[in-house]
Amino acid sequence: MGLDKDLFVANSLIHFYAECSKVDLGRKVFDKMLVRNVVSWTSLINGYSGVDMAKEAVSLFFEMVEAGVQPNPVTMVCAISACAKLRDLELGKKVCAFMNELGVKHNTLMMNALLDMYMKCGDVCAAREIFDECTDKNLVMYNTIMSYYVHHGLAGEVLVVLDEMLQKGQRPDKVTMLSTIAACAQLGDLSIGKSSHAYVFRNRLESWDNISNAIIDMYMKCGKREAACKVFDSMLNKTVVTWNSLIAGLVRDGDVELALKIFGEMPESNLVSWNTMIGAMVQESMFEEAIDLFREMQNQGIKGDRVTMVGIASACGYLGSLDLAKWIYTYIEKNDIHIDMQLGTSLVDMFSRCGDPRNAMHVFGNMEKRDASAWTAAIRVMAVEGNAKGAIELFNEMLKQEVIPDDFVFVALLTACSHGGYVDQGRHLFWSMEKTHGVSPQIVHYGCMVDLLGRAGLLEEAIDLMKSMPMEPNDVIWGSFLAACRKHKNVELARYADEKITQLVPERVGIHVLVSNIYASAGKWTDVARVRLEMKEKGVQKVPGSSSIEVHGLIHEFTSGDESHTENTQIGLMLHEIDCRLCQAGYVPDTTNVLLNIDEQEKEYLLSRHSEKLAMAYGLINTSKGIPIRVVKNLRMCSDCHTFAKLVSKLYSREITIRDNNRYHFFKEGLCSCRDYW
DNA sequence: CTAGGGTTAG
Repeated sequence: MGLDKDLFVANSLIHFYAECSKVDLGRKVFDKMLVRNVVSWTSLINGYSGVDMAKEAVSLFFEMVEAGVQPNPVTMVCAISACAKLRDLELGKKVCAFMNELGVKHNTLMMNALLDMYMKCGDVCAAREIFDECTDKNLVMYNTIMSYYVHHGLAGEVLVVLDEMLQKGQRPDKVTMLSTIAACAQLGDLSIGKSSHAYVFRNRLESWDNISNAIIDMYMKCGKREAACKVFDSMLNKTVVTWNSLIAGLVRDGDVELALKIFGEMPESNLVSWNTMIGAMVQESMFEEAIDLFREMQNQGIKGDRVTMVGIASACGYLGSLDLAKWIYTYIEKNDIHIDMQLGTSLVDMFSRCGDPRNAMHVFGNMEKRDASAWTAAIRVMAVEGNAKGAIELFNEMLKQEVIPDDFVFVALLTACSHGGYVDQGRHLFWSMEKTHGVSPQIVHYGCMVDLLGRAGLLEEAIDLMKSMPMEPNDVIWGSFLAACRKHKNVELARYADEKITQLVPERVGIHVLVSNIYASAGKWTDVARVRLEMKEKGVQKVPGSSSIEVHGLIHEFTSGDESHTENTQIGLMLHEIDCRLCQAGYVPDTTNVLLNIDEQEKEYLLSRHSEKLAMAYGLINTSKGIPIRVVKNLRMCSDCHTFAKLVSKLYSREITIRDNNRYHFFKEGLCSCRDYW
């Protein structure tokens, strides 16, 4: 009798300490006990689980089973939820096996815990099995599975479950509705979204802020801005989430200007608000502005998280600034920001776009898990340097690791083959896409193939492919076909393409410039004049070539023929000096790259003022020997600048990297990494 | 427990 009383007191103490998160004190009591029962063990397991010591909780459970104590349903719930916290599926299955072996009686709470564990550990199938086998489902169980379906992006399943529960006569509560509305947002299902809104209204559930926030989000994602604003205006307790839902919706809508205005006037903002705006800037190609926002965050003492860094890394990649890229990477390490799959992928791309394949592959090598997107990023690292062999090796490695390739992977692969001149392998991959991997080629893949064939000079084969495509070739495809005509100086096919394009997309800028370039390099000045006149009539403006170089942390930007730089005179002198030394080495400017009908001398002058040359000259002046020169250009580099860069790298003993709009060139000792195939 | 995240041809 006395012992029973002592046991009861001790168990109560352990339970009490667990409630107060003082599990250590509970442990002391537990250790001193002479006699323990299942409640003693369970209370302590619960205590550990409650203070995020899930590992200890689970090992205590095993210890208990070892000691021959029969667990009860409460013990099971504690142990299973500890496994859920650890996201450890194997452990969860082990606990489950013990449960079945020991014949613990199933109850609803336990089934809920199991369901929760399987979903948190990512085993949706096992979770579904539990769910289907359970005969007396309660509301919590329905809500649990629905909320996890939402979390895993399986919105369709949410509505299936909703149907089932309505048929069984279960009344949805606010948690049910929250998941339902979120599912409608994911699916863009306005009709169920609207009736959910009505249900919420009838049952007075909208007083719960979360519900109204979800409704705003839903309407925004369904493209119903007005309906969203109506709910927004009617809300009495607007929270940060409410405001964030609104600005995120506006950003998705493309109204970044309004989003920015509201962001500035919001009564309260948090990290999510900043991340939303940074993402908006990236979406609108306002990369400097994205970085500026991040700087502003720093000034206000707000630290970035994973999501911030994804946006910033992406902006940095587009800017091509390696110094910034390195700084970002250091920032992530210093602030202990965990590099998950998405951030990892972003960083791989950032380094690759900044012309640093070594760091890109370093990040890739350190990634904990790699999905198809991650592998694609790595393959793109190979693609931008024209390393087709490396790309194919990575692809094979990826298949070996049983990652299923998607359409993106093939774009990267075919691009790599194209830039590396791997025609046969490219063709083979293209045909194997559907046959071996079940990925049907889309217009982008045909685009890659036209580019691959065109670059290799197989213009007829490219035309044949374009004719046999299941869809109409678009402006981009015609554009790469034209680029191929230019490279291989085929005016006849260019003229044919010109006619087609004029019917197809009269307003595309780059293409018309290309057309006019081809005529110009072949000396067909009447045609040049015609195209240029057409461009002028349609109000088409040529995008000016622009190159930037980073010196001592500052980005200097030059446009073609730019004379506005403060060191313009020195740059001119430098270019003159380079020209002299190059001439001595036998360099002859390739004036076919100039598209105006002017005399040769003027052409030479214009050519010598291409933006990448200005940037290179500036780099030579302002950095010391041994420091590599890194230039980022917005358009494709011309062949003359390519020759120029090769010679400069030799005569000035400088490593030069030029990243143009789709790949980079690494010049060293008179040679280029592309081996002149590009 | 509602808001924010990676990659498509030239």
